[in-house]
Amino acid sequence: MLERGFLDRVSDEEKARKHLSGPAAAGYIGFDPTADSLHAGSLMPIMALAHLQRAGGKAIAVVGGATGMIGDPSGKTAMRQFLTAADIEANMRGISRQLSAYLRLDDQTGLLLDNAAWFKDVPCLLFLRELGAYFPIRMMLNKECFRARMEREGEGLTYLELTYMLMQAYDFVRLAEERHCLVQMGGSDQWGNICAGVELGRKAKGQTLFSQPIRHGGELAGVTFSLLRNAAGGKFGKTEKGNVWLDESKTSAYDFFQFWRNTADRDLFRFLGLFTFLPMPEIERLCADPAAESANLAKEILAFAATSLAHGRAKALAAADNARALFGGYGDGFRNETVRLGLATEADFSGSAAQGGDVNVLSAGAADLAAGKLTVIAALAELGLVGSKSEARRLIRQGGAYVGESRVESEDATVPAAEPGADIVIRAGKKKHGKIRVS
RNA sequence: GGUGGGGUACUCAAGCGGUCAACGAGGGCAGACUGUAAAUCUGCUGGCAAUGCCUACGAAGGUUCGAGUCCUUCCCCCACCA
Repeated sequence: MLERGFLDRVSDEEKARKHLSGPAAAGYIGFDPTADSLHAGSLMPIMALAHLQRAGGKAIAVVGGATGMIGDPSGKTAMRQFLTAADIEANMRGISRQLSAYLRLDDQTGLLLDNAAWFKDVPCLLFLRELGAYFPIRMMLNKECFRARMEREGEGLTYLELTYMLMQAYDFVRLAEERHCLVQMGGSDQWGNICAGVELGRKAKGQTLFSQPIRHGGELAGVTFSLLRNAAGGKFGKTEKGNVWLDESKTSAYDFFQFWRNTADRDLFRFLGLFTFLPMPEIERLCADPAAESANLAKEILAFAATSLAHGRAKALAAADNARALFGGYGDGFRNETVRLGLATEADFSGSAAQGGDVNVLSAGAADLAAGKLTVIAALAELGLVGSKSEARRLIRQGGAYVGESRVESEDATVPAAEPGADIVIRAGKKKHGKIRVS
């Protein structure tokens, strides 16, 4: 089931396979509340849980209310900034809401837990006595995640950060005992932390930790996902506008759709497997023909499916409509395919245009436009198509700004007059669009 | 606490007291070419009421006509010693 291209390393394949199949299958992934929204980079673990749940397993998402107070040093070049307890709580709310869009959190097959639940009452001394003894310093320092930090000139590592590993390791053991969850998954940067949990389980087996007997310790297995890079080798989940967030107020449904729509050919097959629930044979069929037309259709399908999951079908449809209006679509293929694949129904297409999937819109009075009061520079900036007015000037100078179909030639250009009710499309580069709605 | 080495823009990194909004590389953006793809070539890459002004080289003061560059104090990081 998880052969969709998720896997990178597995600590013990036999155990992992066993614990992830059958009716008792269960797996967990931790999410630290470092921001109030998850982003596209977190989608891989989320989808892993979602796939697990769909396959009949128990999916456990652990939000790190406790570990978030410490900060994970893995993969970081410097110590993370501290978050206040209030921030963490707010972040956890946002993250939980987003997870619930992907997972059915019914407390049976889908659980959302907070590790503060079991850490908040553990006294410091007990923590040190019971857990600390299981972690030889030499072993810890030899782990890649710490060694990298130690060896790097100008950077260090603190005692605080070392404890992060103990906490995550204990999370795993705890879940094994309480929820019979014997597999932990995570991004490849989590390998060290996950293995620490496996090792802790093995060593503590037959003992007790915080008065709880450890019985399943020897059974733990860890799985990490391959590091997702886009075909260009860059970080996944970034666009010209920055991070792609799951929160609609940070990344609109339209931008989210476009993010997926712009997937490189080389990534297409993999992304369809990772980020949609389409059956593999269908995905293979979609990607069978490398010609432009079918590749673009497949990208539309990917974008639509991914946006539906994050924001709902109505918004995804609206985003698709808007994108097709701006870029031109590819005939009925999209409609036929989505219906065929069960991503949408005929009724979805016959309904009136849904709200929420539009590009950014700025309204302007017809009289002001006629008077030449709105400069193109101001409009670009207001719409968020450029980061500053200076950037807007550069854009115009380089010939990347368009109003309607015509290139803006002068930095002093104004948005032309139009009838009330009209939409003027304004464009920065090829892909960033905004609309000015005339009132 | 002692000694030495550091803190420069998104990241890495250079920077004889003036010519430094700051070399170079990466990243990013734009243009050409294309399929809203990739590869390639070229240009741009602090802000603004823009041939000028403002803000920025860890923080605050000082020297100087002039400081990222010199001095003082402070903060932080690293290495070794204690």
